[in-house]
Amino acid sequence: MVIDHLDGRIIVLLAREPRIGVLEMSRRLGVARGTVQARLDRLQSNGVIRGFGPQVDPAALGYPVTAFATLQIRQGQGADVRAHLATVPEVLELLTTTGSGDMLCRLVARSNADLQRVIDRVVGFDGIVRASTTIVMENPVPLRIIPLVEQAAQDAKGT
Amino acid sequence: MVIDHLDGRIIVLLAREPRIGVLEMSRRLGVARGTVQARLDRLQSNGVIRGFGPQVDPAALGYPVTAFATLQIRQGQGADVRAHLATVPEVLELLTTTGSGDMLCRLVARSNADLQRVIDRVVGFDGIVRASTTIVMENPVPLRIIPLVEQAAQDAKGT
DNA sequence: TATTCACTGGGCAATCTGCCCAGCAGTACG
DNA sequence: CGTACTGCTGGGCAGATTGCCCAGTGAATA
Repeated sequence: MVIDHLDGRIIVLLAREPRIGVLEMSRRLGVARGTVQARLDRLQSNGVIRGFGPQVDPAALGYPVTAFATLQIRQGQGADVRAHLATVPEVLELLTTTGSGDMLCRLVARSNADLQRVIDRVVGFDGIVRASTTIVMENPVPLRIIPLVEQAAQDAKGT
Repeated sequence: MVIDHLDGRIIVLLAREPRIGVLEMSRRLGVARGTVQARLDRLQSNGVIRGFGPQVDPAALGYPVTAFATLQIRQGQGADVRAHLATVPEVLELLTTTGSGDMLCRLVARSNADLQRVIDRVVGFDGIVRASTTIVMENPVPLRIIPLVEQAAQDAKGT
């Protein structure tokens, strides 16, 4: 998938003002409404834009503690462990990483004390050999995509 | 911030069908439009819902490789390192973690080879003492929030 | 040269939004 | 016990937006 400059501007605009609407976008970008609409459709069917789900802040939900757990999985137990972790609501994300049978797991909890409960639930499963946890303190760069989109649009310029 | 059952249903509905609109939501939830609207406003001003930005897939943008880098920062250089990393588009997220001067950094790259370039750029900064990188292979549980929202709404039930 | 593709600029009906109102129930409080 | 207050309902209204259609144009391509 290649992204051109207009695509980039659409995504950035959308990221900055999500409620903006196709018509207003076309005005801002100086192109026809149909063009913006077609671009958006294409970006979505190409999978560049996955969706527009609400971005929920776990802290505001009462889960201000974030942690990462590195799990070491017993050979062949990967699938079971994934299924297990998928049932834990406090597991926000699960990634398998390099290193034999390693997984990285993003967790939230109601408090540091509550984190113990969450970790117990996470690692209280047979296939997990070892777990080490790191607590997140600050989030200087919250998950972002705009700079990368701009970069990708730049790169495509010379294409 | 406490979330009640209706709030939970609104968020989940919105997460499942982001384009749905307030009117349709009120129909599905069996409440008045004004109620949904008021709840949404409250959720947003409370910070529970941060926004509705597009969810962009870095892989579809041409960055299929994801990695995590653990950085060890020299005492007192934290702010500089943050500023430095914020300028790197491939840095999608930056977290400070327990452990003196440790940061966790989410990266993407165009390829495994390109990852080297990204890492060089990331760690090519004075305040960074040491870095270790883990490449992500699979993502069995993509970043999700619905189970947690349901959990939070459940918990509030008895309140 | 003929064809295809993306974009433009316009129009249309249907829908939704933002905003307003009065009424009503439950609750906290004087 | 009465009185405010809050949140929800159900309705209405004008204005804006959406989804969808069309013909024309320019550029790249076969």
